[in-house]
Amino acid sequence: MDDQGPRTRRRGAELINAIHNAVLEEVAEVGVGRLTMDGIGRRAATPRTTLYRRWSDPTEVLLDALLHTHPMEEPTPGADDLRGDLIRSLRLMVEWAVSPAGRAVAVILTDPQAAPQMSQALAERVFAKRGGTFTSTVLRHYAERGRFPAERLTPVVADIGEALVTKRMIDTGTPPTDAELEAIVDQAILPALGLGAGESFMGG
Amino acid sequence: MDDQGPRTRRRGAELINAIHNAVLEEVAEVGVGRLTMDGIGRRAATPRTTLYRRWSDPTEVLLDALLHTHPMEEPTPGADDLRGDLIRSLRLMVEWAVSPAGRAVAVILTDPQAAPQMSQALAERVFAKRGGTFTSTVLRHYAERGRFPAERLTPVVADIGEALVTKRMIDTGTPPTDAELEAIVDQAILPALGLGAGESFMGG
DNA sequence: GAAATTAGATACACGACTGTAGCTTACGAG
DNA sequence: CTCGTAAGCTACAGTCGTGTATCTAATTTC
Repeated sequence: MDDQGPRTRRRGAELINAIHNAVLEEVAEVGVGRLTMDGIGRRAATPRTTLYRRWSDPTEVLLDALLHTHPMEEPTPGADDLRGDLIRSLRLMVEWAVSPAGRAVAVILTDPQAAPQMSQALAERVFAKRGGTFTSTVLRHYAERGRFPAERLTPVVADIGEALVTKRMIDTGTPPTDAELEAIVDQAILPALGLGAGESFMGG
Repeated sequence: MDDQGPRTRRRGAELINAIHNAVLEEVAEVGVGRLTMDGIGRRAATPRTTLYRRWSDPTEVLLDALLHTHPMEEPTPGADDLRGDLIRSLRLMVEWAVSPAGRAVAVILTDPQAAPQMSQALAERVFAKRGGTFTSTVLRHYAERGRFPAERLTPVVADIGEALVTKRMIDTGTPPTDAELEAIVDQAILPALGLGAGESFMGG
């Protein structure tokens, strides 16, 4: 009831971090459309004037926050386990998607106004600028080792996992469970690679 | 400079249609967050007072517009042509998605604030309330006729087409071409059904 | 410790959107 | 033709966000 004694005045990095967190939370909650300096300032408990000293408008703050976000972790294919690595890479995607940065990016990518400037800035840094990031890292790895026909790894196939995870999150509002991720891998990705399709299906 | 002669005063259905069109355009352009009575009124060329006589806030107008939208066309499986019917059903989805109503729905479904009340209203009418709507109608049809093992038609598999189309639209901002739809069917959906996977692949 | 920074607290005029109220006038019904 | 309904037109006070301008006081730097 009294952390008003150690009332310290935040400066530099500490303050900026607080602001970055505030924008990400704010945009995930109210959307890009309702993002305001006022709202950010309130959430970060700092006056608007402090914001204007550094940024000229809310989207600048948002962009800056995203640029200072840790880039997403990359899946690192390990043992000779395509199925396991695919599931892990999707789990990585889900974890990122539910993080503040992930939720912010989702909101931005689907905002009809924000698209132009932002998407580009996002692509450059938040997503490592290589091709797809989650399953395709894994898929390329195993394609190179001949675990499935390389010509199967088309752009469409590389998107299947992410597309299904995304759709499920839009539909239900919650991230897929591990069981659902397994279903995606077993029922959609692996068959598209020509693997595990006909035979070992769910033991049914 | 003189279509001010036939200045007619719109009434009833004509006026309401104009307003419905206006909301849909407006929301697709500015997003749910920036939807205002003022903006709707401006676009429909009617004073705000007229809007307030019928609706209490912008989202009410939007909901009403969506309820008066024609429900999406249903794919009707025709000849014995699974592949062709799948492609047609996805084309139907794309057509709907680029329509004013489709664009509005997309914006609403991905808006962090609109989700609760709206999604439900949407599900009830805009989407025919049966399960999936586009590919799954087709898939059920052919599953019942034994064209592929019925147990393959899992929720995940029923979502593959729509998920990939959605992802492509988010990524590129434009709807997929027919060639891309074919690729989705050939490389993702059919293999997941256990069809056309190993053999007839792209003639490669 | 003194000086330079810079966060924090006002305050303000401006603009946009909100609801509401009131009038005027086109339109449709009888 | 007359009358009732409802569209179209202001106008207005209230709220919220915007930028900017001061002023203060806490922290860092030397």
